Amino acid sequence: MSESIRLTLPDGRPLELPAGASAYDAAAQIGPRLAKAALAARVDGQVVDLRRPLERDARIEILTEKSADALEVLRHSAAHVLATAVRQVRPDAKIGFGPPIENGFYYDFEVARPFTPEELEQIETVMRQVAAEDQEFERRVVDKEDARRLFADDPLKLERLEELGDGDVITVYRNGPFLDLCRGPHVPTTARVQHFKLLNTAGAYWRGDEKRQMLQRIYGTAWFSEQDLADYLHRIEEAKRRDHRKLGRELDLFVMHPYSPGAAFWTDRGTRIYQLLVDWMREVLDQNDYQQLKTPLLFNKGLWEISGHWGKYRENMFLVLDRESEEHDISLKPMNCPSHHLYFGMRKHSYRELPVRYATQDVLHRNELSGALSGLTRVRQFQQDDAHIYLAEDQIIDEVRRLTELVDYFYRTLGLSYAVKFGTRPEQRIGDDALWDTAEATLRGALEALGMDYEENPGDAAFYGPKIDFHVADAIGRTWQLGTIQLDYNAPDRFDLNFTGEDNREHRPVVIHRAIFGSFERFIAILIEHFAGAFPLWLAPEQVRVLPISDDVKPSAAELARQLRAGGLRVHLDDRADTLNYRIREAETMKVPYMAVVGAREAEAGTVAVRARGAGKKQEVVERVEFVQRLRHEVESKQL
RNA sequence: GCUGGCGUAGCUCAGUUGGUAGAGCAGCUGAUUUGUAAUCAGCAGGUCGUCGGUUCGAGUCCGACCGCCAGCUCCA
Repeated sequence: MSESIRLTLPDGRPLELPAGASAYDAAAQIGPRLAKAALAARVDGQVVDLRRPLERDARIEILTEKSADALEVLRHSAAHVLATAVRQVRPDAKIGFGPPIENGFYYDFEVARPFTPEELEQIETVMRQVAAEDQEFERRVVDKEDARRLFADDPLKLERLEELGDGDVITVYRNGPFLDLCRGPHVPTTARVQHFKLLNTAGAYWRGDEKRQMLQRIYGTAWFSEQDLADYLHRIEEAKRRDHRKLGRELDLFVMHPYSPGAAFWTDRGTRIYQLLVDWMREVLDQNDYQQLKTPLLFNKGLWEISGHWGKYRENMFLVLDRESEEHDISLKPMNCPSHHLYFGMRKHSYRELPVRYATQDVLHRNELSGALSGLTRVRQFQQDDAHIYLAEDQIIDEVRRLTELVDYFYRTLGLSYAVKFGTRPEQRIGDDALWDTAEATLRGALEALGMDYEENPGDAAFYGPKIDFHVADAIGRTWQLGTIQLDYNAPDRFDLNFTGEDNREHRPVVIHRAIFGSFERFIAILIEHFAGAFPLWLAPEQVRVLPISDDVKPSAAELARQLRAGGLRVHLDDRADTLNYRIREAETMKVPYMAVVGAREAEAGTVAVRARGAGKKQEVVERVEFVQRLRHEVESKQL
């Protein structure tokens, strides 16, 4: 009713404008530089178009390039620019969704034939034209009838439209020739979309449903400056350089063969590293009251019926033919949980024993879809550092604290930084709300008691209980979920697990599932990428053993290796001299402790490479000291 | 599994409109003795992922299968 509205700026200052003025007017009031830099605005917490008329009193913040929200707006607008260009190159394209995503944006199209790489370049060129034309993003509110007419040729948009309720405000955005059903907001004009690049195309199911048709998705990235764009593209390159699949081969850690997709051959070097991690884990578990078990690898379907896996999950298991029943009613185990539960149930337990902790590192198999396989991060055969802890409810908080400390110990020792995520009750779950209240409060209590920073992930828990996940960041900022601590109220019921309480009655324990490395395979992959191949060179300088080799001996590489071995060192004669040289330099720049000082000059200078002459070739001789010794050293020095 | 791309020597890659396979590095042999990304010469190494088709002739074209890569779905 009033003729003017009263805005409150972020610093608390008031600003009065005539009703119907826009955030742009507000910015102009504040200063011409702000008006020029303005991209969008946040009004009472909601991000809106700069030119959107303001109708009532509100808190207002002008968003410029410096605001994180503005980047999302830019990327969403970039998606529209992309669609504008695609419509020009392929007028038959039906439009799906085009949201901003982390680091960029995409847009889905339904087209008669997929886009080719050449077309992608062409589309990018057209996008630059669209940007140069400085088309204004116009917002318009329409009713459903209008919208149906406007998108009569876009079946995907119509489908979306019909899902909107009567109360929903339907908005469309137009820039130049392109019209989209879209909630917005957008930057003022297409000219703001300057620093972008189309990256790749891929198929994507309409609405993420594999039963629906597959659309063609175009991915791109967009930034506020050419420098940001260049930095991002550089990060992608860096990731490729650190890829564990590439480094795994170069450093001779593992190889794969088409006859066993999704399973690794670990080389001698790789096996040592694998085994060192296994041994380290076993030692620490010994000190932490774990029982370390080996359990069967094959189980009759009866077990999977109890656990609930024989239903839908069966297709993910490798089934084995039983020649007597002539049925595929045996399976390679895809996880250790049920075998631990069986084992627990095979004998009686007193409350005095609790918590009972079982750890197993058996080989597991999961029949992953062929298209999902990827290096060591998604495999069909792997080992988990798996443990299950059976305890009474009042022991949970203490146990979770112990577990978090254990996870922290392992990650910290390796120099991995991590983020903690707390997954709370999902839509589909078992157990009543009271149970979940208690379970979540218990886990949260443990996190708070430890003073840990954590992020809440609503709805991310397993259906049987809340969980804490540990995400590790690699050297270029990608994060990977490795460790997990999950409360399970379901399994004890299914497996009818009991313990005898102080009252001489049977009680149901709670189970905690936990893993620290996740799978050894994936963990090693992350280590390789995190340390960018300096991985095999982690050795504390004081552990380096110096064996003087006089200059005038000039032995062949093989001979030098023989001498070093005779001197009690583990020696690896490496045939990839150039690669290793490179890695060693990198280790230096990354300030990673390195190793292998051999020869009088090296001892003096503290350099790394070992050069020997053999058969007219330079070769590197690399000493390998047991990884576990280094870990012990780390642990001991930190505990002093 | 789905969509697209890819598969040539141990590795990284060339291979023009279909005309009996090339380079660098690594390897081997010898020469060189110059200390931290590349000394010289010679040699060897490939059923061009597999199978089938078109053709006088296929690494090149077509099909099926296998595998790898990106993404989707999945990761209980």
